[in-house]
Amino acid sequence: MTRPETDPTPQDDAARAGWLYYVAGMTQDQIATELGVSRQRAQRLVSKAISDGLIQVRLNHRIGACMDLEQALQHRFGLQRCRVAPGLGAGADPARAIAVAAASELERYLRQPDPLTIAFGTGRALRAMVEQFNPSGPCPHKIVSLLGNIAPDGSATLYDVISRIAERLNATYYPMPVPVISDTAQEREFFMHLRPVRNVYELARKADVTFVGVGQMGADAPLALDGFVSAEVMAELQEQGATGEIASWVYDARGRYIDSPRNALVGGVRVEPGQSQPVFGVAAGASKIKAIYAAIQGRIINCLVTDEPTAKALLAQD
Amino acid sequence: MTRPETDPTPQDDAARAGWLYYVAGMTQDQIATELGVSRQRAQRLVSKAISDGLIQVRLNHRIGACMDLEQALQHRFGLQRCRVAPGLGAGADPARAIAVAAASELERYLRQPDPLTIAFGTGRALRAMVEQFNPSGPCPHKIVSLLGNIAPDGSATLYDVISRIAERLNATYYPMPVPVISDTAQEREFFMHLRPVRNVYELARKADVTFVGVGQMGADAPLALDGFVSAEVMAELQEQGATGEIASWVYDARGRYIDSPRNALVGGVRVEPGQSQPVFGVAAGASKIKAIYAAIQGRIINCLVTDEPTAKALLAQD
DNA sequence: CCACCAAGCGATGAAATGCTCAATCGCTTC
DNA sequence: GAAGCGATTGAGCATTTCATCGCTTGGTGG
Repeated sequence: MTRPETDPTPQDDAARAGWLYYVAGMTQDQIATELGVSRQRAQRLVSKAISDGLIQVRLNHRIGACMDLEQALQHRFGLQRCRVAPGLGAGADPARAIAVAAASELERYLRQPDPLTIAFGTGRALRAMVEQFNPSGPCPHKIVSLLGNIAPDGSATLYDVISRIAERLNATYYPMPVPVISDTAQEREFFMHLRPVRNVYELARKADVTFVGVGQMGADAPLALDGFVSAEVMAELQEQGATGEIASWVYDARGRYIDSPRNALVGGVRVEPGQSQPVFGVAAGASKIKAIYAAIQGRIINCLVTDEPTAKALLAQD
Repeated sequence: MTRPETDPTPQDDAARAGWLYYVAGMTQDQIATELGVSRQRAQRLVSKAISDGLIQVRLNHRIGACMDLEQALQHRFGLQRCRVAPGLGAGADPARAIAVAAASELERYLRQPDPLTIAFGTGRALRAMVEQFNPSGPCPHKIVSLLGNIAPDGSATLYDVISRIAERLNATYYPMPVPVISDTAQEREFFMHLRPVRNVYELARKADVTFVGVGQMGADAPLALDGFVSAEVMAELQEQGATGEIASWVYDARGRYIDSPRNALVGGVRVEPGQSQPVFGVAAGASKIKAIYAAIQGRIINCLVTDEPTAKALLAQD
């Protein structure tokens, strides 16, 4: 044999210490004894092994991939928070997938002892969220709606979220008794000047935390499906660059609200870009990718709950 | 266990906690706050993540001493490949130590784009290996078992490796539906002449790469522990010079398969000596030294994954 | 040859972790 | 409906780990 032993090498010790610590599960002074060094030195070796990247930890679970995506999204887009739920596979409703994750985000705020104002938009995703969340304990918070609850035909709008939440929480809640979209500017003005409306409006505008769905444009747009926008107006909006919609306010591919007579008729609060309070976008699905991307770019939302395929697609946007 | 329903999260929480702890480097009460649970619960989740094997640790550094041993073993015994993992210290299961190294060898082949046939034996070491490997990307390979999967009591054998691998890879796999050891030569003949069995047999025999464990003889022999061989037969075999066993085929101290009625009843493929395709022996531990040494001498295996103490002991054999 | 500087070392105290135990909760059974 | 049983929980405590500090050592330049 050439050499009976290679020198007690520099970084080898660190690797060995890290191995004994993480794989063998030894305690640091066991390692110290094993290697014949002091405890402190063993501790330094272990920490060196980590900082030098000698030790790689991975999570052998689907959730692991999701959490990697969360970190990537947070970092890439500067989001305050991000949750990625495992995908349900093709064919399933993506809203189901993200409902639980969204609910747990909501619960984080509901658990707070100090009274908060929590504002909600509407939509399938939020509706799925409220089906999933579990009220626990008393609720000192105010539940506020971001948008009107009067549909064009006078019915309560589909996917009304807020009353469901408030009902299950037993909390005071503030719906917004205005048309989702008024017929005329005068009508909108009239409603928006009513004192109770102004009150709710102010509450919602200053909410401590906001949850919204994200709507895409096109024939399958929620706005179109629910009859708020005719096919002609939709086409017109898209010509103007409309890419998505949050609380019925339409924005372009860079997340800037577009300057359209249509937007001027929307009742309720427009979520302003660049807020410091958390604004959660709760949305997933292939058709929504561009709309979500734009909303993030424009800083309309600063927190995101989505599913795995959507997260991957967002990261793949250039 | 596949879970089509993602709604309630049983072990997902453990995964999440483990990720936050090991990957994000959070402290346990930060995790507790994050997940909205008590500090103790967070600690329990993290420890569950470890005990469930959700956390995978890899050493990204070849320790010099181990590399020296690898080279020495390769040179001395003319091995195609050799990997030596650092020892875990006395008392620990050596299979754990070599699992990661073995997994990374396996992954080298799985990454190959062209379809390969990969054959597997059974045993604790291989089982530990499959727990550690990480499937990545699609798998065009064929996963074949070297030996039968029918135990004497009719149950699926302990330490079944192949189904686990295939399950995680989503690859087509070929178990061998014959008894590990038949009661009579006639029974063996019957099984081995079945067409599907012949098919699997031929696949395994010509595998592009093979992974096997190495069993020792004696009271602590895997064959004895799993009830394939009674104490009397074991004693008899040892009198005939039996030193080790690969895929249930028993060989002597020089690695030559012994000519025993017992060997004639083994179902499945006998790994032939002197193959040009790689045959990996994955084994470590003081009790296995002679068996490994013999298998190498007889050229039954031509690649080795073992741990440091075992490697040293092998080199110390005369 | 000495003074100085940098790097590494061990020690101490504070924080974090993991373990045990008693109490509770939920479920089954009588 | 009550009692029993097992699993789960939270609290306290012992252990382990981590960060900061002053000291020693070894090397360098004057």
